[in-house]
Amino acid sequence: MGTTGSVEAPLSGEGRPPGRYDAFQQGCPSRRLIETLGDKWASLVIVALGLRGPLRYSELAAQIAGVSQKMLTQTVRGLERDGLLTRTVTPSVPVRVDYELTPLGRSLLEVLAHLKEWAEEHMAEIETARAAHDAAR
Amino acid sequence: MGTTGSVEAPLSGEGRPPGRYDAFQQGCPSRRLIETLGDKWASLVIVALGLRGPLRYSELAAQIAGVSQKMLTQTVRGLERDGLLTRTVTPSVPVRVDYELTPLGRSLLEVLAHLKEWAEEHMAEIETARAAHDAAR
DNA sequence: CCGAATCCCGAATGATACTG
DNA sequence: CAGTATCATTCGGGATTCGG
Repeated sequence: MGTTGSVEAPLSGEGRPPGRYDAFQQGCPSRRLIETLGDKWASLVIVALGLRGPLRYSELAAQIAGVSQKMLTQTVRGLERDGLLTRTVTPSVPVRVDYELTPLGRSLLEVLAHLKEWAEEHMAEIETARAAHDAAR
Repeated sequence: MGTTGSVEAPLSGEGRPPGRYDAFQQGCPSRRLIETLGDKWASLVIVALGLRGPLRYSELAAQIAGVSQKMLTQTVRGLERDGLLTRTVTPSVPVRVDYELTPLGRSLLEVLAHLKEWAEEHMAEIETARAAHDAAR
């Protein structure tokens, strides 16, 4: 997540009417969601936890092909920060850390499920379009 | 869009059962959708076109605060390639380029609408969680 | 004048090695 | 087991320039 310094300060007016969200405005929280999901891994983590229930770090890593430890940790921390999942540390002999969706996270999962549905239904069309487009050039 | 060289070749087996998409697999098309939407701007372009109908390049740019010409062009090309929108060039004196959603694009729009709804309903919770988390550390 | 391509830099990402 | 630290590399993205 591009947290570091990118403030995107709205400054000047703060004049957004409350309750009225407009993702086209830079400072808008709803654009933040887009950025969260923009994280390639975030959605996958949520879906993984949603489908298979609580998971340990290594299980999560195993589920999601191609993610590096660094990215997984980073993603998970971001999601925890946003209250989408909980991180539970059990200080046993080998430490054990479990991740689980919060109710908020589960509600987001439903939306992602729609996305997944759409994908399964339409990805073929996209592939066709892409192939056609690539062939035509 | 990390299109360039990142092949992520699945190769070996191609052994994915047809009709069965698993976004956890690297080569899976459904992960591609996530990456497409991962493009911060892609969703905004689609929503903009969905809400305000066909738009010219400059109108699009005006709608979406904070996007650079480069990113807009790049995003739009990607979406065109995926068959989500059409790009129509009218070679008038000052060139005119119109963008419009395809049926496929409009169907995706519906899914994005759910996302937007969710955002408007729950972003406040995320902000609260975030504030609490940040305060606690 | 509108839209696209180039250059360049900082940030994000990923592989590897190390620690509690 | 579950991370953290470091380094090398790629990539996003803004300013600028080109084309028509």
